[in-house]
Amino acid sequence: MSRILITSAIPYINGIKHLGTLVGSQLPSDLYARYMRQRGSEVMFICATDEHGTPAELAASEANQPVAEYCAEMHEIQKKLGKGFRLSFDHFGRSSSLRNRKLTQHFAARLADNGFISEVDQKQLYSKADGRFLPDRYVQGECPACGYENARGDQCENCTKQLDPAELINPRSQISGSTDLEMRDTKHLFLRQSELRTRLDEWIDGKIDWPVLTISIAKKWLHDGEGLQDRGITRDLDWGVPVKRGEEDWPGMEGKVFYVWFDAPIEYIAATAEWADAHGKDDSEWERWWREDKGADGVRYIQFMGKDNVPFHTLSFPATIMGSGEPWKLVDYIKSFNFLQYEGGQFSTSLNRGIFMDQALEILPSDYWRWWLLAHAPEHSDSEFTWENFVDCVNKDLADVLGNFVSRVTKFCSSKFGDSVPLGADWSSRDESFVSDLDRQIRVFENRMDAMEIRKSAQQLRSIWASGNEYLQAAAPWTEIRNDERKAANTVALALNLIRVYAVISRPFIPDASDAMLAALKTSDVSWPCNVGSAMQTLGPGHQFSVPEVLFKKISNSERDTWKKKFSGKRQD
RNA sequence: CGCGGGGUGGAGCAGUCUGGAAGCUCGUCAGGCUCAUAACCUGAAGGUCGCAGGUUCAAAUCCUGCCCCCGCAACCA
Repeated sequence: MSRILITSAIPYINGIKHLGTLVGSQLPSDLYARYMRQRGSEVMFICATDEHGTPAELAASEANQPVAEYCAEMHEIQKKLGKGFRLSFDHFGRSSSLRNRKLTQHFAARLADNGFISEVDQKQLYSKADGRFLPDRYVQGECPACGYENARGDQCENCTKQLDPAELINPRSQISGSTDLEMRDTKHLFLRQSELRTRLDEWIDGKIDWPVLTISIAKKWLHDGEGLQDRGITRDLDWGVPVKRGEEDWPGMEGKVFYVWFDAPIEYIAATAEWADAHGKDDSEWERWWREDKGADGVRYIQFMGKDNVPFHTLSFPATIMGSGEPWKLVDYIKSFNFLQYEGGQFSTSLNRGIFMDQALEILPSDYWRWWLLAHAPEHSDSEFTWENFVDCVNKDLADVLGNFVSRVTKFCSSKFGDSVPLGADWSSRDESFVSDLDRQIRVFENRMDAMEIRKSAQQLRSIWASGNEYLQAAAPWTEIRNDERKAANTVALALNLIRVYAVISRPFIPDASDAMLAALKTSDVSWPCNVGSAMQTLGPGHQFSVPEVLFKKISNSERDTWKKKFSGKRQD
């Protein structure tokens, strides 16, 4: 049995995520995890909240909460929303966990032992009013080049010039607005990625089957300009993993924490350890997923993420693992996504533009979102959510094609033969050819799912749904029944079995509807239709069923217009 | 010359690596069916494949130049 380790990029703790975040990693990874489980693989599916960093501190202070409390609360909210979207994580961890703290400190020690950490003296702006060092982005002032008033310390948004915070005229803290700033000396640890450049380059070169998007971003960072640069992995903050060299203090680094992008990917490992802890398992249970010397050599590890995360997963995190000199599992395949646009622009957390996870679930069941988002996953370029497209697609695919098929079959059978699978004649040649065609179509579907071609998988699944309607139209049991009742009974029996097959193969996309279909058919048999011929006879004559409620209610134009207006810019709770 | 992705009937996409009759879904129009969520099935109309050159018997696909859209650009995460 194959073993698959799947991680989704971990969402930042700060606030409720929008649909773009969902479709960029959590949802497609869930699709794949569910599919692989159904196909019989042993799956470990991990996600977590990324809790450290300045934005979390600021959000907490805005909410008048201690940052730890704020994060704990937001973690529970994100966890609940994940459940709402039926994300089937084996564990949804926290980067602020003790496990991650220990592991992050361990990696830092190993990297230092192996000479991959350097200490660098820097000068950085300190805000006395805020009592903190200011990240470049949190310094505002007048651009020395164009005079723009609100240029940021890293770059002027007006003229795009790259800046050093020291260059700004009349710099002020973006946090408090205070102008009482001074340059202070501070020392930071740098991960010497440049030393690992050749190894990383060769490693990436071996990944010939990775998506263009993943490779091109990694190569750009490796080769652009001076090549891969060393990266600061510590910050002057309170909230984070304290800088330690393993268990030991790190002289000169007192009061500093590791930068979130150092500890966040390590949380993939730590969260698996958290999973073991939560289930009372010992360390070997999680190590067999991550340590090649402890059983992980047979594991295939797949990461899902948005394109903004690619550099950290193709370079920084692998550098951390390679530099440790320990046999940790490196990623085998990275599935990366472009961004989802909203009605001609970007989703915006700050402007509350677009649809957020909590709002989405308030207005429609998760399957509606899952289906549309997956069928339109931004795999090859950015894609765009529009209400027209969403409503048309969901009404057509889910309500008309799939939902209506279930409805017409169960209702017809119920009224003509009663609420159990009728005993029919033998399969006709039409039935035989339909089943063999279905077999072929399901094999195509498997190939696309195996390849993580998400849009194409959705397209193929839809086409399989449509073939059921074609079959019914051609067999026309409502006509057959007048001449040959057993022939009609056979068609109906086959169609009822087809509903079960639909429930099984559609399950990774629309788990709730799958449950509803299986419940109506009074079966819990979700075995994958490897042999379609026998799968189509699973429910034998006499097997009871019930006519289900409407599987997918159609969305009206007035609902569509209301929602479009509601989510156009200002969030209204 | 910062980097990458994209530009294919009204909308959204596949096809480009490995040149060989332009395909899918929605929408539109016509027909059929009447079991079903005014649903389903069949058929039709609609594209000089961003622009201009080049290679070739043959170019959406290969080469050169240009235009447009989007994203990224390392201390936001």
